[in-house]
Amino acid sequence: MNADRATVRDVAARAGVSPSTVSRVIKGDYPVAQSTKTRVLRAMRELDYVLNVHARALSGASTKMVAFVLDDVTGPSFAYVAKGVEQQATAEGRLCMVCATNGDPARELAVVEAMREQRADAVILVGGGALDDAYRERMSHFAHALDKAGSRLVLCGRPPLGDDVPTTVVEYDNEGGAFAMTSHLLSQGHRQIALIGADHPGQASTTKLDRVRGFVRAHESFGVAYDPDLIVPAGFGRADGHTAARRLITLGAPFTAVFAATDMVAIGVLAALREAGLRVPEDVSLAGYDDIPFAADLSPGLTTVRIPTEELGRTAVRLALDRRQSQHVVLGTHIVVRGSVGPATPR
Amino acid sequence: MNADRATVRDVAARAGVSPSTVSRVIKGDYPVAQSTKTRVLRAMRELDYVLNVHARALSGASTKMVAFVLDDVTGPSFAYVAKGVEQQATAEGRLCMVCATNGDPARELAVVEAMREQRADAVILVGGGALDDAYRERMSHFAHALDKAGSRLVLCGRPPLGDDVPTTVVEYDNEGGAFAMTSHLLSQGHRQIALIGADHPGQASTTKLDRVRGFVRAHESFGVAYDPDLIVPAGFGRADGHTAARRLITLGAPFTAVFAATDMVAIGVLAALREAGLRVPEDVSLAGYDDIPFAADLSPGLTTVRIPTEELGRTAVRLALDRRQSQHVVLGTHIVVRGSVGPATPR
DNA sequence: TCTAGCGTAGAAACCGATATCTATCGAATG
DNA sequence: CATTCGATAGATATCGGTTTCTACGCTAGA
Repeated sequence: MNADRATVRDVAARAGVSPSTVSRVIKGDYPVAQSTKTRVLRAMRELDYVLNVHARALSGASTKMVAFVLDDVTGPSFAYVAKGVEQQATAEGRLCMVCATNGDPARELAVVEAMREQRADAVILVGGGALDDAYRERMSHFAHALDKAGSRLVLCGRPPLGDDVPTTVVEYDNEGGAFAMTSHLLSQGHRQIALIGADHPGQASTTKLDRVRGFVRAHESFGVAYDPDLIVPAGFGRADGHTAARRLITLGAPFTAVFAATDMVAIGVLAALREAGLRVPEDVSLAGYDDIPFAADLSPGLTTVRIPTEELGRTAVRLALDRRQSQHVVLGTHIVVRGSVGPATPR
Repeated sequence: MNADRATVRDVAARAGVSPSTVSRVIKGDYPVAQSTKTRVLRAMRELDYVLNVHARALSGASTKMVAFVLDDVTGPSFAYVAKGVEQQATAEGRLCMVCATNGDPARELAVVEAMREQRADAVILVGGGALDDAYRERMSHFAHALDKAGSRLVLCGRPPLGDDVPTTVVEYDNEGGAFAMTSHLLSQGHRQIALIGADHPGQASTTKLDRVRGFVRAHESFGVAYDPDLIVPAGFGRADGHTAARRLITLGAPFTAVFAATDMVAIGVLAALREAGLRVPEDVSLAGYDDIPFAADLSPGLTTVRIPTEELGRTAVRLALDRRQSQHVVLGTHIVVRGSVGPATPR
């Protein structure tokens, strides 16, 4: 009743050769007489033979698998990183595993552990990532373990764990993008720019930190003082932006532009502004970050910072599988100007 | 230099027991003295032992893996199906593999073959799917092969292969959604409704077919004749909608409403209407299909058909892993009314 | 003619965990 | 006191390819 798939032994018997020979025909790296090869191939076809990757992996071969670990499969920009990963993995003859952690560090560690069990060729971690020491230490441990096993831990869009930790790091210039966008807003005459999506006091996220840093540096570079009250902590979702913007409006804060820390936040902000009867960009300018596909389809089109998502994913896989290359890469970001930012108008 | 991970044998040696005992401690289904268990666990920790899933799979255990095959990782609604799959797989203690086919049937077959090699517990195919006989036959073959191997082929949002083919089918009521939306438009007084995103003459897609069918049936049910020229073939992307709508406008077609076959198409149509100076919904009403997350954030909000994406994914995994349940499920769809559809106004 | 060398193929060990079959010890039962 | 049973643990075969190591037959060079 149960599954009895054909094995090399079955194929060998049918073709009248030894299992070794069948294996050699499959791999093709050893001379096999043409006539024998033909017989074996026919037997394989007739028996509908399918290789067992577990048996192969057990006898030493690579698993031809890369693992991709992210917060949330539905995150609009992560999907593009995933695409890059999948593409490059396919191009390099690898299959691709995906795990979502839902932002839970404990689950992330469990997932990485599972990937170790799977003997993945590479484990790619995307986005966020906690900053506390216990977590970093455990992650370093994994990096070393994977390295010792001939595998690789890749940090994609998150900061390095330290110089002595064997990882591959693929980042993008988060701070630079924030700097460029803030400069753009300042050059349009805005002097009261609200930044929505900074850190909450308790928890630190490097993504948020870097974006705030770029925001601050641009102000300094323009010799403009910024209002700390306009740097408001918020999550990275639509609802977060909506809530934060509404509170800002209710409080009567004096901003002429909003720099949302993500496009999703910007969408929430946009809704809040609309509800308050404020026009974009006539009354308030709005900028985002990420350049998600729909940024262009909002009205007005969202001026935002483009991050090279697909390339991030592709690079991560490429570097992980070819260790001869540099193992720390920072990809560039640039601003995309659409309609949501205009000259400052006093209110 | 090369990887030497600890094995059960190493752990056994260090704990002063036999490999069998270590294995029993790991599985926990066989009595082991508490003191022995403690020693083994300590040895495992000290050696940083990690189980080898391939060895385990080879000796008969399930691989605890489900595979998820889709067209394009970045498809806005597929991401949600993926989320459902990932969630349910995790809930059932499974890991999740993802492969993109980029709409290439040949690649899809290659991917399914790879999944057979991986001995996945279930292979879930999402979306589209060719309709020609050679393809269907090959897919049926896979279904039988997987079934014989104790695995399962799941068709998610695509039509069954036939009654004698052992598959699990999870669909949603595609035709019903199109019927409901068309009825909604008709009830708003629209009598010239353009349907953008029908089949191109050559290739048939059941998704498109069903949506057209619902469109037609609604007209019949209302006793309204439809203009075949207003049923225009198009792909399911933004650009497809944009191009098709622009051509329709240029030709001076007399529509008062557009039913876009997907929200992405609707977004493209919206852009084309804007470019032509047409207001939505004052001049032209616009409806979509899928209810992607951004549908609510367009202005006006897009009236569209909601499909239960996450549930689709969750159901697919659940049914595949528990074969006692019914193996053909059709989930419901319903329309979501926002601002993009208004009463018909003659032009 | 003898042997070295090449092309080809089989036998057997191995990868790491698990399952089955035995074996031992002590306690309980008749 | 002998026997059986339960709890525990070891030995060994096994899953399905891969990989030496060995060997055979034939041709080419000494």
